[in-house]
Amino acid sequence: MKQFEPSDAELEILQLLWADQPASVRQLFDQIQHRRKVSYTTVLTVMQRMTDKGLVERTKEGKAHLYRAVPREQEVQKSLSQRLLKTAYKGSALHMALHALGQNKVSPEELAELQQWLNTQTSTEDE
Amino acid sequence: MKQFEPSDAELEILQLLWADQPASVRQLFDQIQHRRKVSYTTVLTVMQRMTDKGLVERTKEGKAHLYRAVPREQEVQKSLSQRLLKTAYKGSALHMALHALGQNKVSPEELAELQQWLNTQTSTEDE
DNA sequence: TTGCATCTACTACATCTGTAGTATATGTTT
DNA sequence: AAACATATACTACAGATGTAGTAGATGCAA
Repeated sequence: MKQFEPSDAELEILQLLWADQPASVRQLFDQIQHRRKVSYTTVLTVMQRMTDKGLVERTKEGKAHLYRAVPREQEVQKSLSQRLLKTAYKGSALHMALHALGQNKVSPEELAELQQWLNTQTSTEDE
Repeated sequence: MKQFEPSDAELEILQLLWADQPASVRQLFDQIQHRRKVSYTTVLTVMQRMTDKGLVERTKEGKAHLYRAVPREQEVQKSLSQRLLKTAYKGSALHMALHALGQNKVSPEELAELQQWLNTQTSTEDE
């Protein structure tokens, strides 16, 4: 299975696309500009590189291009977390999970979800 | 709090140091060489850069240097997981935790630990 | 003490990444 | 159609990273 490991700038773009696809460079630029100072052509360059890498696809719409993310959000999350799991946690999923959970307040709803997951696991283990 | 975000090669070194400190470049090189083809001076260069960055400290022992990791393993793990949490998971600790747990078999002991953690969380929430 | 083994320092270089400028193409407006 | 706004393509460059070679320092062995 292909691994998608975008850089920071690329991941930022992908996040925007996952939220609202397709999008032009102009639209992406407008959103990013609200957060930090950046040039239009910087965003454009990133998009062009992402196209080359197969991270996004584009179609011509009039004068401009419209871009779509190629990988799904979960795919990228999995690639990146798997990488971290192996390189930083030596494969210890539990430690990584506890670190993730430990650094953010986790809502009761989320705790419930986690409990549910745990239940499915333990019941499977029992049989 | 200082953030430690070592590169891949640097993290590999840190892992070795955390397992067995202090260590000379030679010792580190020997271990790495078993895994992949690499030159002694490559490892040396990485160590020198890590020293400049403050990722390791060294003392002269005879002709060579002995290195020690500066950050503790958990510090680095936290820095890296926090980064991933923010950039890839938009802060959703639960999703990240589930991905970590989902891609490895988690032992019953680990599940129990997780259950324990959950219990502490839910009991705190209740009060 | 002289040479050998080996360690470090320094330099180099390709690739990736973030950044942005310049030139050119293209659609739109008058 | 000419001018204008704007989009893309191409180029450039600095810093980080992974990689490794060369030269010189150093400790030890004969």
